[in-house]
Amino acid sequence: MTTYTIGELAQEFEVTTRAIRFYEDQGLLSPARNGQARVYSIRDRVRLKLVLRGKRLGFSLGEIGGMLDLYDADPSEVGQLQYFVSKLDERRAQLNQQQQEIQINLKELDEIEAQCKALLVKKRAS
Amino acid sequence: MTTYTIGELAQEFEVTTRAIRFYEDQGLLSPARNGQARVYSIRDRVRLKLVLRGKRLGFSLGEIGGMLDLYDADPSEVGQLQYFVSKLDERRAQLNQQQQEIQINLKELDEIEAQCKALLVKKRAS
DNA sequence: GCTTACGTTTACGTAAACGTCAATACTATG
DNA sequence: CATAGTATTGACGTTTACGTAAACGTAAGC
Repeated sequence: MTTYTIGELAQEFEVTTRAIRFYEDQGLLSPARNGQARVYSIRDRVRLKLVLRGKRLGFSLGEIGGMLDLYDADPSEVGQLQYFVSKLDERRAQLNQQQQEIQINLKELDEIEAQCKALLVKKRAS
Repeated sequence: MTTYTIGELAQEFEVTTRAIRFYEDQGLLSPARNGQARVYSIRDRVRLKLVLRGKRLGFSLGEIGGMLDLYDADPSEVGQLQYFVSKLDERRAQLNQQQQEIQINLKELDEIEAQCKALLVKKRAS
């Protein structure tokens, strides 16, 4: 049975051991123990991978926890999948929203910059 | 001479008085006093406006402070304007960067959603 | 048996931008 | 004069995701 130490996982996924322990504190992982040392199974590794993917996608650790819990309760069942897809859609909506805000910001930046440049031209003329 | 109370400015710009005092703590504002009450001049109002605009554009209070300081030292001078434009360009680069990251996230979302939906189809078939 | 590497727990620190009291003061008004 | 409304300072609380330090345990290698 393949297992991993905390250091191995930290290296592989390029996170600190502190972070991994923190995820455990937050209930996202629950590795076995050998004495007091943590022993991670393949399943734990998958969970960590999912946690990190969720983070990349911009979900909070709380949201990720919720998704993992459902995944446990209802592994690859239809209800779970549908819920999951709805979460993805939510996130997509957020991202689209952010895109728009950024567009607006860029426009305002352009306007201000234009004003500045106009002033600069005036200065040079005077 | 027109002046404003903290409450008036708070209402006008839809921020809390706490926020305005916080900006003062951070050295972005320095209203006069009538006894212990703050008295804001037109110039203070302009500065507050600039602070809020800077925030909308995504600058930190620290950055905003720096820009205001330069503006004071060198009001509407060429050097100041050029520096300002360079700041705007920096910010524009940041925003473009964010756009790209969001695009990448959206793509990954699409892929995962496609996988989920494929699974759902399979489930329905079985 | 000592060093080195890796692991453990506990707990406080960090950044940003305020929110939320608490206790107090000043001003206007009925 | 009592009350209401607005203001003040000071200080601790909030959120998120860890960083950092202290003090100690454990196992391998020489």
